[in-house]
Amino acid sequence: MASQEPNYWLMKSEPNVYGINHLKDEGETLWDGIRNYQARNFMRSMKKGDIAFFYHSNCKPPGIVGLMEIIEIKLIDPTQFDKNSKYFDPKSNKENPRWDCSKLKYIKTFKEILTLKKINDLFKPEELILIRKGNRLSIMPISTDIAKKLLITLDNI
DNA sequence: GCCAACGTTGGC
DNA sequence: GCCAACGTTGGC
Repeated sequence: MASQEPNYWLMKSEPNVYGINHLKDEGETLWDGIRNYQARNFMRSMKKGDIAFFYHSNCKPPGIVGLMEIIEIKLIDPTQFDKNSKYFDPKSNKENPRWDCSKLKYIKTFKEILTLKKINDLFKPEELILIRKGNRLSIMPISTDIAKKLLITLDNI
């Protein structure tokens, strides 16, 4: 049976909180702490083998820095039950957990960051619906066409 | 610090 | 179900 084509995702994180180098050191990580239903639902719709672009946000410069692979999905987010966590959710319960997350594996760090500025230069405004000012979703799907264009660009810098 | 573009909450 | 008020994200 032929292997299924992966879907592509963009996942944002602040590098001073959890950056590509943290993931590189750990090898894999739980993408926990997501408290937005839309973002959570995107994580639920991932499948093993999907590819995610690691985007550094809230830093200088913001942009895509690396690649990850989704290796597990629908894992219970432990931080929702941790009273010491900033992501603790008193409304969640262990019988019916509200928040789950994916497990990501490090693939690579690109030689250079593909900055938001360059991304904005590469795509037409209507293509940028997923990477644009004001879209604050930290996890977003990326169409195969845009993903391939990003990959070609990233491999040539 | 500003502010645009969202999402969430709660009164009605 | 509407919508005003409020909170958050994140680039600049």
